[in-house]
Amino acid sequence: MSVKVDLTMVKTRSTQQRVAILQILEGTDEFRSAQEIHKLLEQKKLKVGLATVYRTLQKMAVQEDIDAIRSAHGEIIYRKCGQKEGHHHHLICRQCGITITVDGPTIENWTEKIAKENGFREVSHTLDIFGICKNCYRKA
Amino acid sequence: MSVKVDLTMVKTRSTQQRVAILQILEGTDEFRSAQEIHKLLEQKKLKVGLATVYRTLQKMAVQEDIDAIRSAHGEIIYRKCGQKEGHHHHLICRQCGITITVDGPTIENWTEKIAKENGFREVSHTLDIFGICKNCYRKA
DNA sequence: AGTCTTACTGAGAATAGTTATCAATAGACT
DNA sequence: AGTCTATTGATAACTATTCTCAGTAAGACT
Repeated sequence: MSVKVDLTMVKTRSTQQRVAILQILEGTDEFRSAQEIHKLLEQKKLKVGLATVYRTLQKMAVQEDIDAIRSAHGEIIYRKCGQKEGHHHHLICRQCGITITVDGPTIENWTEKIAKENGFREVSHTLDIFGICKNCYRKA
Repeated sequence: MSVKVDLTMVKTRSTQQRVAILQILEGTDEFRSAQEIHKLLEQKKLKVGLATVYRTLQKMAVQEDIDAIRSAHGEIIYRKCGQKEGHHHHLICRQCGITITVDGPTIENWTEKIAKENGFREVSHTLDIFGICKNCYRKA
């Protein structure tokens, strides 16, 4: 129930594996799971250990190089966000997984305010909205 | 990657276990995981198998007796529908983990609006705010 | 109340996704 | 080139969940 966060400031080395994983992410707008990325690397004849893929993605997500969300099926899926400008959120269909990106200036302001009121600094937040999209609702 | 849904119309029996689980859910506004509910039942000296807790919650969710969402940590968490006016969020210190509960009517309305605009239904969301609390900031 | 049908239960095995371990490797700095 | 240490890979361990299957108990029907 608790979140472990490593606050140690460590230098990130640019390794072949890290570059390869980043290339995969930059080749698509879709969310990809660690397992998927591992398979895609295999197809490109690049041997990168599964654990390395997990570790690298996790680190990238912490350093905010990429977005990470939890799919309805329980996997963590990752995506390189093109639009780095402005923090944004996701509207995700529980059924088919289709994802819509939405800006949230309202939320930014609100979270900032709440945090300040409670004496918190260096604020960040995560917000995802889940629902059933039009298509899936029609099918059901 | 696909979701199996059993469409067979089966009669649901009212067992001691099912009643016990429902009571736990009715005793709170919070989302609870299967594991948590299992522990709470143990504390009440009610011996209900873990598998039964999982099965029952899953079934209740399908029959729409309760809400089910996936937490950021990967667990499926459940809540008895109806009392939406209990939903709130957490302000968490990255350093010491202290957690402050905050209401968010602003957020509720905003997420509802965004979802509707995009044709989504059965909306739920997750939001956590992270920062460094007063105490930890002073120490650093 | 007795009996029958079958949904439900519990304990543990099996599975999926992810994280931890640890010796070996390889960036990057002098 | 040599040193330091972040990173890697193979695999074990872990967590959350589902499956299996023999035994149990709702609930319907005498």
